[in-house]
Amino acid sequence: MPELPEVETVRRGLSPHLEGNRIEKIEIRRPDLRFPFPPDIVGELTGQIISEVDRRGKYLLFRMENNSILLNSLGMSGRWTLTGGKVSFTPGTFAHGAAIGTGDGPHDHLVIDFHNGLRATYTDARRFGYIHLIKSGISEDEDRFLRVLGPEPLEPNFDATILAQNLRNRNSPIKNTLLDQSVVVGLGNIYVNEVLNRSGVSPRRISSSLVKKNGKPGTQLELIVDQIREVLSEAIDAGGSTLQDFRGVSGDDDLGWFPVNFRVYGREGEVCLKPGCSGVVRRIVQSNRSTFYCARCQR
DNA sequence: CGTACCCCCTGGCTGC
DNA sequence: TGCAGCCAGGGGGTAC
Repeated sequence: MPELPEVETVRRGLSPHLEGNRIEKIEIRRPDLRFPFPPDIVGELTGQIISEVDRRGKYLLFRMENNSILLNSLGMSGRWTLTGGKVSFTPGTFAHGAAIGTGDGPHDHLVIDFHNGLRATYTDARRFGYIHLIKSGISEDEDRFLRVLGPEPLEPNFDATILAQNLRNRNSPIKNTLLDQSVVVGLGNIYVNEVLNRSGVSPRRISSSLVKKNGKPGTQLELIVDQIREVLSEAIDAGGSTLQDFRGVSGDDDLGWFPVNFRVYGREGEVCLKPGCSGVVRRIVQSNRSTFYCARCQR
């Protein structure tokens, strides 16, 4: 579920509480999520101090002082809850949230207890998420999950030229290609719809048609790059403010689902909210996933 | 290499 | 109220 802004919001919520904190105990409540838990995770991480809570694309990276990394994909329904000490909250909780994870719920699969009494619980009803361990001494470039990722859209090294390179030989619709994390990381099924609407580009457009014959980005591709940055940044800002409101509160499942005003997503049959447009939002299916767009202003 | 499909799993909502 | 059917924010694996 979570796309880049949601994962970033979770990261920001966890980081001040976990960084510098020592892991006293790790408990695994079932053998697997999407994949089996790494067999040596308990031995490898017990006693370690978390030096940084980082993010790459939609992955959370818990960097340890011994340079090993706990990688976590939230899948569709994964979330973290902090309890104990002075805090009790779930950063970036999602709309379909079940009970807050205290470590005893039916979907509380991983529980980490820290030196200072804090407990971090990973909850994931659908179990599409997973936990992966990058051992100390293994380079991130060699890791099977990290090495295939495309550029970070909010970093300076992402621009229309890079994207054009990644799209020039792509023969599938732009909506599908932008969801491919090897092309650019972070976009999911909500924000990709919003980006294309704001850019005025049809989700059905063949990706390579947005690249000029000389390999340079066309005007519409430049717009897409601008809108990727803008949509993701706005959503992060919205998530940040929501998180502040959520701090210290518990049990409200509606908070944390960011108050972004979607112009097309989930709005089939309603009027397109692009300023000046009076089109109607359509829903189509691409690669078995819903696409929302306005055929009037997206070409 | 690129692309198309299938699948993993639970829960919420809608309509009968 | 029960239940079937459909839908959901991701993405790995495999076959072509």
